[in-house]
Amino acid sequence: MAYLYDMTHQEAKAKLIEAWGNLGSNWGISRTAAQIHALLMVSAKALTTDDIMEELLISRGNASMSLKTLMEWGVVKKQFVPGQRKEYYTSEKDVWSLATQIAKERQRRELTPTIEALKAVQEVEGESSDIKEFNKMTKNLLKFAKQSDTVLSLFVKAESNKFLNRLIKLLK
Amino acid sequence: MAYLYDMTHQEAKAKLIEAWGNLGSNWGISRTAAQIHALLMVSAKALTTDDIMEELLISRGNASMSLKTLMEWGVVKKQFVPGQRKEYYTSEKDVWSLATQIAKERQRRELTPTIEALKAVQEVEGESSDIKEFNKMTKNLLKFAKQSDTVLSLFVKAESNKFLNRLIKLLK
DNA sequence: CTATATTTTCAATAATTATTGAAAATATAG
DNA sequence: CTATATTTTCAATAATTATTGAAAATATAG
Repeated sequence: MAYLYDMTHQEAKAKLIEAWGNLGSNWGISRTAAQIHALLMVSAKALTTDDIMEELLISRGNASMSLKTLMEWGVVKKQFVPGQRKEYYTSEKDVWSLATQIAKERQRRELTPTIEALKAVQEVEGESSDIKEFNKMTKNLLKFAKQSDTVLSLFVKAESNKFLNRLIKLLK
Repeated sequence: MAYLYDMTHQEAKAKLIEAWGNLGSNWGISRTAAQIHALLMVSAKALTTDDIMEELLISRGNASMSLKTLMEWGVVKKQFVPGQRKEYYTSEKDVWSLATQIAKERQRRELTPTIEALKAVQEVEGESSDIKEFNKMTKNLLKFAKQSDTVLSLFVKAESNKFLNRLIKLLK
């Protein structure tokens, strides 16, 4: 497995996995789950739970739970391999649908509940300066949250590449 | 302090603080810090550490540390009040500069290091299918990260309201 | 259906992160 | 400068989250 020129590949892979793990832990996904995601992204073939355990030195339970989370996020899928008893896992490889999928999940998990909460606290009765400030602020926050929601929806619906590319050119 | 009609205000405030705390804990900011931020956002006047401790029932140390974090994020500022020994704190009230500020911080903390890591692992030597897949994937990830970076920069530079409003109209 | 491989669940534990509260540091009044 | 108010730091502790590993559940071969 360890060719001479392969060392660089192994090192680069380790670095990527580390970086992705760090990013993930800033995003509410566990470090291990993010690392599994990175590993699957850069693997040409689908991997089994055992492959993952071996490469990342994690327990079976951890691998199982993390894969479950990643599948809930919609970024990892089981792949059917004929004649094989074990399950094989792969990641979405198209970076744009990956981003779309993540945006969709965040919208569902964060934006939607926040919008609901903001709606619930709109327009409190009263004349004190604190109440006026409260109403002004929650109104603006709701407006902003709704706009973000619209933008995200557009992003999720627009199919991939072309959309943001055009957008970037438009604004440069 | 507790007028009859004020109950609704207190309840609404509590709800907002709770919702913001939840949101914050999905964003790598501590629950308490996010709650302090919410409290300051909807207060007409600047508050002291003691006001905050009393309202949120937290310790002095916690209040001090959380305010420090919020100031690092650039969303809370000290306000000078003449003739007062205590420090007064306020939050940025303009929702758009708030969003801009947060975008800027996330760019600095997450996007920039990720881009650096991706650059470091580009173009590994070798012919195996795994190496080819690795190179393809990291290339696409870097491209995507750079594009995101550009978009965020534009967002941060463009001054508030007008920018996104026009954008939304443009894409609807 | 039985034997075996494989995956999932979950209580126990480890690791990490948040919080307290008091001591130390700093700032201000006089 | 001294006395006092105020803020910050930080070790100890609490709370939360991640991880393990083995038992239970499920799936497949034959």
